[in-house]
Amino acid sequence: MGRSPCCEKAHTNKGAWTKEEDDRLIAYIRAHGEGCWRSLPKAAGLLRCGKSCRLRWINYLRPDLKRGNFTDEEDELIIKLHSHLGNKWSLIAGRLPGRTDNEIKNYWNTHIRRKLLSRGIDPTTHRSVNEPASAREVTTISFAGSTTKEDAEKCITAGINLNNKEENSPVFERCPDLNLELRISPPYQQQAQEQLKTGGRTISLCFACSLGAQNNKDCSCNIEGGSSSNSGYDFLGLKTVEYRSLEMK
DNA sequence: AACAGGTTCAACCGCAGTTCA
DNA sequence: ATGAACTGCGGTTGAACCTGT
Repeated sequence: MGRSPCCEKAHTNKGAWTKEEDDRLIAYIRAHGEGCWRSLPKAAGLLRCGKSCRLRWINYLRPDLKRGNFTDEEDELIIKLHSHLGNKWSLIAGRLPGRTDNEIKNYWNTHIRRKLLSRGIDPTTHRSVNEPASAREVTTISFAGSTTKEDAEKCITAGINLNNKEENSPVFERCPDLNLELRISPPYQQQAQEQLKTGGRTISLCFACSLGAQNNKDCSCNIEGGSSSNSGYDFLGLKTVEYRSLEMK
């Protein structure tokens, strides 16, 4: 039943890696390739656990790593990606060739955080720290617990924010069939556009219509003939065409 | 030169999801 | 189907380094 035990922690080194250990690890991976981290330390003659070897290789020894300072372009890209993805460092790193999640995480905590705060921007929410509390309220529509890499990619494309996790955000609805989580907050510096103006007339939209389900049996708003066919209006800060493009799993 | 306080970043830890016997 | 091991991730730690006094 099960597998043989994990690495023998009692007989492994800890702390900073020596030049010799680095050389052994590099030589082994050059000869045999990455993978099978559990058996690697023994095979490479290292007194380290596989986890430690993997971390050392990925964060420091990989030949494709770009060492040195982050450029302004990288800074801005990280800020933009973080505003969409939150602390999904591995996803952010995936969009910055040669940078590791650990490196980006450290850089965020030491440099970018401070940079944003000096600009008067909350690094967690990416909103102005002077913004009224009401404008920072976040409503969560949660369809599933996890955020997959694919979901995150779609959200970047659609401009949807996966960040803004606030502890007391109300969970609006939960549907186990959909692996999609939307977090919706009022648009910055303007009131939520929950109303659609048609020919000088303002029409309130029901939830079904705002999700693009006009003429649906669930529609409860008073648009004659379900005429809310105007595409691209804001629904709580999201363009109709954008959230429609999200693929439901 | 010596010390204290602040900053940086490599490495560790624990958890969650996945894989496999 | 079950449960242990594996893998990858994000949060945290602490030693090394930097800066100001």
